[in-house]
Amino acid sequence: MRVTADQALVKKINKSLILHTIRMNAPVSRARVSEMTGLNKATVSNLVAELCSQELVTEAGPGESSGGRKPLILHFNAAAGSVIGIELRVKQLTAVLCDLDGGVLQEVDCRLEAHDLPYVLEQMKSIISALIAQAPPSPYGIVGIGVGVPGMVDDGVVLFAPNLGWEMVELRAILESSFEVPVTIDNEANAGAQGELNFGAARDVRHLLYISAGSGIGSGIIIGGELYKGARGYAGETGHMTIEAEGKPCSCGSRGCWELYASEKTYDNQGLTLPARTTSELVRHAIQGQEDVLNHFASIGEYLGIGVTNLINSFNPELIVIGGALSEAEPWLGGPLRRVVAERTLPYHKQQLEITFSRLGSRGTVIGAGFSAVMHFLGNIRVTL
Amino acid sequence: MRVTADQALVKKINKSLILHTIRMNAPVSRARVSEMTGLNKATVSNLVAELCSQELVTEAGPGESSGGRKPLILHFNAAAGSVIGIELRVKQLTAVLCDLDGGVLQEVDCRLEAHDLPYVLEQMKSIISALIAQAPPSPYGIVGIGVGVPGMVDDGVVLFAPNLGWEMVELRAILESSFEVPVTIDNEANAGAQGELNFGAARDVRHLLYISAGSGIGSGIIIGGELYKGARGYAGETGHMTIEAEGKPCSCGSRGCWELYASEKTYDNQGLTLPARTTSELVRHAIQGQEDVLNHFASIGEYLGIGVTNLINSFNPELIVIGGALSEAEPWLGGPLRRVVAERTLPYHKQQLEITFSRLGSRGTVIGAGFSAVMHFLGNIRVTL
DNA sequence: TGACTTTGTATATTGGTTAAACAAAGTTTT
DNA sequence: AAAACTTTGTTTAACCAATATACAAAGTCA
Repeated sequence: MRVTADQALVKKINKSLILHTIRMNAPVSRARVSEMTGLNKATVSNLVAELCSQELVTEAGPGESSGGRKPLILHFNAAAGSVIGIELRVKQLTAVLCDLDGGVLQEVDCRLEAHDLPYVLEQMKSIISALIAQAPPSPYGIVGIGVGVPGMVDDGVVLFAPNLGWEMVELRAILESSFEVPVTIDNEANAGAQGELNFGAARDVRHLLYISAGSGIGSGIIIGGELYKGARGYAGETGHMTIEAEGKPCSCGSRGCWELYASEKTYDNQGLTLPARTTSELVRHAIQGQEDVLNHFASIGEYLGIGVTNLINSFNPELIVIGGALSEAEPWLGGPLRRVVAERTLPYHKQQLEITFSRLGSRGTVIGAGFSAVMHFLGNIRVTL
Repeated sequence: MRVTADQALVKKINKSLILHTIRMNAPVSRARVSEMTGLNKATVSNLVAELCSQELVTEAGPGESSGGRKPLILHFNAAAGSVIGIELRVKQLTAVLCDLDGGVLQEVDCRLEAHDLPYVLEQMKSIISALIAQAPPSPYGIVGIGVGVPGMVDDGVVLFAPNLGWEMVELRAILESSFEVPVTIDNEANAGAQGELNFGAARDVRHLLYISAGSGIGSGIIIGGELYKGARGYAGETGHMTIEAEGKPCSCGSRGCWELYASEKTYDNQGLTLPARTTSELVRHAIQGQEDVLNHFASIGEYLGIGVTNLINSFNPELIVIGGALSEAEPWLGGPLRRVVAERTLPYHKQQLEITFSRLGSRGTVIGAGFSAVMHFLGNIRVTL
């Protein structure tokens, strides 16, 4: 939304700039923050003083001199509060207790036996309560809860989550009324993208495409360093991109959807002789050199490459990160995927583009979900011209 | 880029906000601008006074009273300066002289007999000089030149334009040194998107996908009201999206590219018995009911629908505008296109999404190119939180 | 005619950044 | 070791944009 500007806004912008500069570059001195941001030394001093009294920044004594007075070292106080990050999967609920810098303090898992809302909510609430109880004492306590869900999300509402059978669930409102803490709800791929962007394979990337390949395919799109959710929160539903105009019929009503060829959905294809039906088991067989499994992974890799090429042509990202359950199979997918992308992309893309697999692995989504809550707490206001 | 904030920035932001509020809502009074923006009446008065003395805003006497003192009506002064918009096509150069509100004052065409850079530059320069000579006297004169080119552009450089045989042409630098006026270079589809966004079928849309279907297919992507160019300016090269994994080989090195099935490239397909090879001629035959032509347009429409569906799933735009030469064939493409999109998109997309054809027709790109120059002159700074 | 409304301006206040001077605490040179 | 220089961080006064408030101007309505 467009806002008017006044001195209060000026202060907000500069304070946010200083806070995030310290967060990303600690340990730093006031002088270096002044250099890096371009703000006057006096301004930095004043705002740092406020940040210190808010306990978001701490002073950690003198550092090394570089030919003059020793600098006073500043740190971002990641222990000023905690957040809870949650990933809701089809058969499992994972939750972490994190500090404000994405550091995991506690981790809890819980199997889900059903998907009806009351049951899932009960499990979520009990797992959240357990983590809250374990939170270390801190100035702000629990400052937020972030949830990643396998479905489309708009403004805190789960519009549709086919694998859970959910539709129009006001998850944010429900959890906020239970815990009286700000709650952020994100699509699972979007949360994963946030995780990799801030703590994983994609730090400081401006235009990132995170592809979550598991039971389906979803993408988290980062544009200009920020999550792009589209007009109604449906952006990134790339699994239903057609890659075969007259291909297999899909449950979505279309044909030839990408995820029919490049996700775990392929494990149920007819005519296959796979020794298992989950990625982690298949990975074990691949390690032992089972030919059927190797071939199948190669095929998935190639089809992943086709879809990835399409997305590259549309988005021209700096980096692509492959995450989700299938990222476990990187050793067998990576080669074919990169080969197909190299064969099919326009020559200009090849120069700059990098393709990596998730660095946070299965934790990317929970950490990213938690980080959404952190950013909601810290705020991040900027000026674009 | 991230910027620090001070009072000068505050003023810039608010002045820009007021200017664009007047531009988009004229005629308006100071009081209404104050209401609409949320800025204090005094602030509006001060900044409007400056805008008036800069001749960007004019006072047009009293308006109707609504029960009190008559308001003083303000207008955006579109005549404060002029811009030149240029579209470079394979066989043609089109240029317009516009006022600051996209109003076309003069229009010139010129056939291109060759594509070598010196020849094209000569034509461009002579056409620009001719329009400059015709520009009406105004406070600021010619404030910029905007060019739309059929190729990929990054930061004023034409990276690659296959249909012209251009590579790494520093077009902005060349034109700026010739005319000593700011020059903006944009991809043709991006310029078209700007045109439709500001003056055509997509006014005030936040997330727009403009699809330029002609000799190939390119897309202009508007995200959050702004052009998205990607990491290196290659975003929107959607014509090379694969829609048939093992389809026809394409000159780009890939297979099954969208534009092989849904652009004018199909006119040269083997086994076809089309009576012509250009869209405008084929449209004439379609009007007369020629079956072969009708069938072919239907096929193009269907394939357009497949690609459009893919883009919808990725971007979740509010609106899709189909432009380019093929938009002439709307009566025959529109039905099949919309049918395929309805069949293949996820049900949730259908509710909100609109698909339109270009309203500016073949002028969209020139007008959009000119408007890029206008925005460069006026500036547009905003705050995002 | 008088009360009320609406529009736009003038004035004093507030509160942020900034340049410049300064104080403090170090290193380097002589 | 003393003097000169560097670096860091704070203090001070000045500047300036938005704002609330009061006010003036110009209308409507009963």
